[in-house]
Amino acid sequence: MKPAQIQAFFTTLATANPQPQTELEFASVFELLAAVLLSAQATDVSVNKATRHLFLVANTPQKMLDLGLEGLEGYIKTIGLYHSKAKHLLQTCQMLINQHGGQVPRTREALEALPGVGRKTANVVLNVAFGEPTMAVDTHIFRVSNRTGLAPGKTPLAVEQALLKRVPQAFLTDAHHWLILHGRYVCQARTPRCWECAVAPYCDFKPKTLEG
DNA sequence: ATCCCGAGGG
DNA sequence: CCCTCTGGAT
Repeated sequence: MKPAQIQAFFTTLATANPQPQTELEFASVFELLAAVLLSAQATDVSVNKATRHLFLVANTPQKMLDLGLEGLEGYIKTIGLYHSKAKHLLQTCQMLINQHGGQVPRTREALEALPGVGRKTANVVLNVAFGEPTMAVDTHIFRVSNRTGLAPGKTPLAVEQALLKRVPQAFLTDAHHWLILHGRYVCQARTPRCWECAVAPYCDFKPKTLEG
């Protein structure tokens, strides 16, 4: 994709989704961190279903710790990878209390030092909670960025850096959601639905046949 | 069967 | 690099 086409690429995606937003439900920075940590390899719908009850009784690190491991697991059992997520979330709560005055830290370094928080989760928190111009690269964004030629890279980090370089900063936050939605519903992993893709004119990928 | 807005450990 | 963790929706 040529740099000159990037503006049109996002303008087209924006037409389909003028105001994309996180589907995760949260009422504080701590809830955001917890929700994103829990969302790995899970749908937002299933995470919301669990956190809706969980945050009612535990919306602070201390209250979360008070639940204990098995108490917390009871709330998130319906989410994938629940055991390691429960363990990591409690360890993170303990670190928030011990090292950050019970608050969610604002730096990438401190965020990534939290158990269960990797680069992707840190980027989401930095962007959504603190307004930093970061780009969280998940499986969808990695695939779409490479396939379309928007921001090619061999690793998620390389794609992240390419996106930061090529996507106008004003688009950055919404671009995250546009790329995810595009990847989930149109530019799918196995069989990209190029025949119904609105941004095909700007895309480097050309399917072998036009049959659908 | 396959996928879902990953992260940690080997 | 690879493997594992995990349940629910489709």
